[in-house]
Amino acid sequence: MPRKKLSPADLSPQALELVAARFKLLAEPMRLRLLQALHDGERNVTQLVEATGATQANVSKHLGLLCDAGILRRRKDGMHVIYAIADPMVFELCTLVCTRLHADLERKAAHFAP
Amino acid sequence: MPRKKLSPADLSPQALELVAARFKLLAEPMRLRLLQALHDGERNVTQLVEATGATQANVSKHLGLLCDAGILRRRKDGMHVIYAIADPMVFELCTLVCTRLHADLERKAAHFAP
DNA sequence: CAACCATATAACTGCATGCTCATACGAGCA
DNA sequence: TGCTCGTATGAGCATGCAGTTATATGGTTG
Repeated sequence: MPRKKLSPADLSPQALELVAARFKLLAEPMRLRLLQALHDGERNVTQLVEATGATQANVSKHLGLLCDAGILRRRKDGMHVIYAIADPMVFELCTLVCTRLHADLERKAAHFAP
Repeated sequence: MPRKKLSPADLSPQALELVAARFKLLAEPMRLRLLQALHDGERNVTQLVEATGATQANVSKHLGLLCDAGILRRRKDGMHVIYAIADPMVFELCTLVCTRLHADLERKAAHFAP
């Protein structure tokens, strides 16, 4: 079976839909804050509500979405539900974007201090 | 000047907004198709309209957004406006996501062929 | 100048979705 | 059994935004 490198260059429109959907999950600040709060270890819903300052309903819904996508994993512990990162790749993505944005901003800022 | 590694773990909510905005740009199939069409080299608007099958107005708007974000760069050539990738990092991001999705789907598919 | 081509823009519509409020579910405990 | 806590879920609202249509802009050619 011939196996080319998986490149964005040869993806069907349907595949692009899936990729776009993945990016869409990361395109919400509140969800990024949840991932951020889970970066150092698992947390239950109440802890995440406190960490983000959002509504419990809102947090729960976002967690559900991230879980369905396989980015988070869910575990029950007595009365609590504990969430954790299931796919650390999201941090690679964030770091890439973050680094690039930081570089861009510094370059632009340099125009004011010649 | 102390310089820690830039990690998603310590980002202000405002910084997360910027990161989310960046992801949002990539969260649209049509924009991914435009990037895909530009992967092998620069193209003018008409060519991109043909490549994507979208409306000229729609293509033009998406190109404008990607340009403002610094992902694309614009160049005038006679009557045409030629767009090109300005930040190849987008392909790194897409490849990461793409590879992961592919692996996930293959793993799930394997459940049907034990 | 007039006609035309390539691109950008403005107004509008429809749909998706984030947020909130209220409520339901389910587990532990009196 | 009844109560409380933790979590999930559904309805409704508001906003954002992709897409279309129509038009403006601007450069080229006759």
